[in-house]
Amino acid sequence: MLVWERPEPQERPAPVPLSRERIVRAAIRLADADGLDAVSLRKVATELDVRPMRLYSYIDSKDELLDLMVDAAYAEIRPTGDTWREVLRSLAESTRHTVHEHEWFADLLGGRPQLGPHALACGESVVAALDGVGLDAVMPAVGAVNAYVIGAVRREIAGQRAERATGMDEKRWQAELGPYLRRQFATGRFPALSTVVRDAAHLDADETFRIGLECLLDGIEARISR
Amino acid sequence: MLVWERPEPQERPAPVPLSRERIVRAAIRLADADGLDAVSLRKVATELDVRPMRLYSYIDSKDELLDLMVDAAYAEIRPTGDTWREVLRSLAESTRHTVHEHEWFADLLGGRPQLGPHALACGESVVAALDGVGLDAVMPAVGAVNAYVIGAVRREIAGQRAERATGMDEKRWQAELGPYLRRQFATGRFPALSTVVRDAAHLDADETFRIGLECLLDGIEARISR
DNA sequence: TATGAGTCGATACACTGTATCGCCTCGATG
DNA sequence: CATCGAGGCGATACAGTGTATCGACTCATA
Repeated sequence: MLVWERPEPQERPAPVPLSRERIVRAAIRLADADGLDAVSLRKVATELDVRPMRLYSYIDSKDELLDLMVDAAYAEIRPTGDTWREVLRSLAESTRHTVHEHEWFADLLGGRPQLGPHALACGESVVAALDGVGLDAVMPAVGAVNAYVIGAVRREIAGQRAERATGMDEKRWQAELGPYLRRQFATGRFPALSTVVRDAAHLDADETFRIGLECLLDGIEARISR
Repeated sequence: MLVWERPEPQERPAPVPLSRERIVRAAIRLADADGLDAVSLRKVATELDVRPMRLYSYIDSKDELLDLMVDAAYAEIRPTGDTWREVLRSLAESTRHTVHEHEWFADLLGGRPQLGPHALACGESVVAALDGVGLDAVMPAVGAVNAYVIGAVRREIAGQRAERATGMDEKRWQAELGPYLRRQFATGRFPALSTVVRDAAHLDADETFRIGLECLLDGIEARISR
């Protein structure tokens, strides 16, 4: 059959150049905009103008995509400082800062072991800065700070979301959830709790985080210099 | 039409008595056995010999079911002790113990604000035991301990799962993931990290958790008695 | 007995992650 | 140069998800 009679091979969209980096960036865009639930392989593929299964040439499963996202976030964590204390504080603040820019990071933190190159590099720079500290004290110290940070930012983000869910601003939050707590407290079943909530100073998120962190660092200091 | 001619109303399965408690117990059974992913409204319904939509008379969404599960887990957390330090330590250990019995609890911890009756009761008993502590110091202290615990148990569970995933026992874990880390370290990009991992004492999970916790408690003590 | 309100849950929908497998391409071989 | 074979890409299909919708059925009332 002559060329003229043969139909053209079906017109294919020009193959979009792809890479793990492009995929991860697309996924992060989606997650930043609409939360982790908005990240589906189909949506990521659409974002890249590609068919979904194409992604499986670059990753084996969605979990691996999430791992890549997490490692990309670790690339933004840059602990600095001259003393071990400054470095650990910086690690904590920097992680928290990254979570504020990528809320989904809080959902993933601590969910799987973080062994990507950027996570390792982050650990390396922290550990390197702790070389004045006794060898056996390094991991417990770093581990404790990381644990604290993970828990603290998760709760902070959870709180933010709850506020947002009840109506976007703090006034509505107090109007929706405040009454629930007030009713609970009114039952008299939580006297100590209600006293504290009513009478204690209400710290903002920055202070709360910082106080807990400094406590932990104080404790670490005591243990190190012992 | 006479009864004899009329067909019986279609035989319905005897209506299974239902309650939030039965639903939550079924969900927890599933989650304990096969992880949080195994909890779907359909599976819970099947477990109870009920059609899925029936559950929506008792809960408004799956998230609410998860909230109920979390609160049920809080019912198992019973902090005790005579001093504020004992109580906070007990809170931490007890939470960790509950996570060991219900791994899925670690996935949920810190993900949403915990305002169920058992969570509040847990908070109440802790706060009540801290009445010797200055009013403004209570929340930061409890918050810091909670944050630490959340992060610590999440990472612990994540590690356990990674081990299990690579082949069920610690030998295989070292055979699978060890080599990856060894290769990474062999690149020379993580000198400090590799030194610590190679030469430092390897603590088990119990000790790691306890050390971080005692550090934090030491720091809190310093702050309280100041 | 006829009618209305109200509830219950089967069905349906839109979406998920990913296994499968047909097709298409391209390189090696007769 | 024709034929065959292997290999990979990605469309299709599948088994599952959470939950909105709405028809059917029940029961109290007129």
